[in-house]
Amino acid sequence: MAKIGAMSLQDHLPPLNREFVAHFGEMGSRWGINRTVGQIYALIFISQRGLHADEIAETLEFSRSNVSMGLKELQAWRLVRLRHQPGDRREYFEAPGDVWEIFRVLAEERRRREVEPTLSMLRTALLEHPATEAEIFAQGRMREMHDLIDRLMTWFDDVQKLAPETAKQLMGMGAKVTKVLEFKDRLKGQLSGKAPSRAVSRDTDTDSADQRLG
Amino acid sequence: MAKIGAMSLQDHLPPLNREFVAHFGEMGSRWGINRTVGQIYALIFISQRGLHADEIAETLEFSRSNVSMGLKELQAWRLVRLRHQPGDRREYFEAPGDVWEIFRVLAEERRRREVEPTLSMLRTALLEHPATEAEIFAQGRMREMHDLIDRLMTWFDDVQKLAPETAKQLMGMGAKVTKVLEFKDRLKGQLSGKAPSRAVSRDTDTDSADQRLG
DNA sequence: ATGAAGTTTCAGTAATTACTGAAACTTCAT
DNA sequence: ATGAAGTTTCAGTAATTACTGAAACTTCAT
Repeated sequence: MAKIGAMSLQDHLPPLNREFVAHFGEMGSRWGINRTVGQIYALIFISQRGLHADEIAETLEFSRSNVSMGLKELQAWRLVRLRHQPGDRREYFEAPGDVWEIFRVLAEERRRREVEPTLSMLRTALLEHPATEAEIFAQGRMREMHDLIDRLMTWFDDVQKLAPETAKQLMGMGAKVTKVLEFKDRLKGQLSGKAPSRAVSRDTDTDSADQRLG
Repeated sequence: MAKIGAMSLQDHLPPLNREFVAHFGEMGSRWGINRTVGQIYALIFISQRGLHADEIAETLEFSRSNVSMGLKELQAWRLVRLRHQPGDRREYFEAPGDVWEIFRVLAEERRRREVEPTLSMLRTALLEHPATEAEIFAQGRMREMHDLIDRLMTWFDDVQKLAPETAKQLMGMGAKVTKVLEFKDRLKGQLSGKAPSRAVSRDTDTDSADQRLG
């Protein structure tokens, strides 16, 4: 199968680790990073200690320069952190430990790269004065798109500000949040025109939400 | 600048529309689709009526086959809908109108393509029996990653089930959700061990959340 | 059943992106 | 200030992905 005589890829990684690294390589392209960057990150993520570029190059059998570029990109994504070890000149890289924090950073970066440019294009477009009918319609669509993205981002900002603890709690609640809303509505009874939350109100009452909250 | 004599790109699109289409083309690669697919979608999205493949090819100056492939991909993403017009054999394509629905579909597809494969790889890896210390550590990291993704997905499922109305309401609340949680905690007073939600409790009380809810 | 009007597939090529190795650069101990 | 140990840049090439035009296929009215 693989070439004989030459050491095969990732020779001294145990199978489990090798599997993980390979998967990240394959998924890389779908995630908007390239194969090597994905593998480098995976390797660092599952390593107990920081790794220096030569180790990575050797383990993954990439050229040293490719590793250098990959690490640079991972730093730009804020996914790896550079650290020096006392008495060693080389740069050691490690992945922040808290997966929740990793997710937060990732979401932030993707937003910056994938949605902000569009949002600002839309803002500019909405200032234009449409001339033709086609432009009027198009601008309407752009407004819808802008408003949705804007709302999603504001919401995301807000949730992001929550302490991880609270965010996890919110997450654990899932759809039950609706129940809390209904509950509130009912308690307050002060609704400005609109009918109460139109979630299909099954027979369960708000107490069922409490079980998750406790 | 552009070649003279030949009609320039997207000649009969008004400037606003052309701008939008061009932007989607440029962003395409960041979004994991290619330039032409991005432009085709943009064009359909801001069109008042369904478009057939020839119109698209002509407007965007792509080859007919390229448009065909692009449309196929957009259909795979469930971003465009095929429709026939009475007395016309050609296939007309249009983008669903509700931007909230578009977002939902997009999130669902990205999840299917970008996270499900990883989740299932992780599930498999967690069943293995780690031998070396490196594997034990790696598996621990994988478990953390798995649990986070799993939780996020469950939460997303739950929220997705909400009627758009409710989802928008939830979104409008943003961080205020915390307040509701505190409010509930306080009312119920029945906490199983943990201290109450540790969101920095500013002086505003739950009534401030109500303003948004109404 | 035929052929006109449409769509898709596919092999070849163009364009883009990823990777390498060598050279340039940087940092630091002496 | 020198040179050893490291990192980065960059031009060239390899690999991948996108695009085209021609041919094959499909659908439908007659």
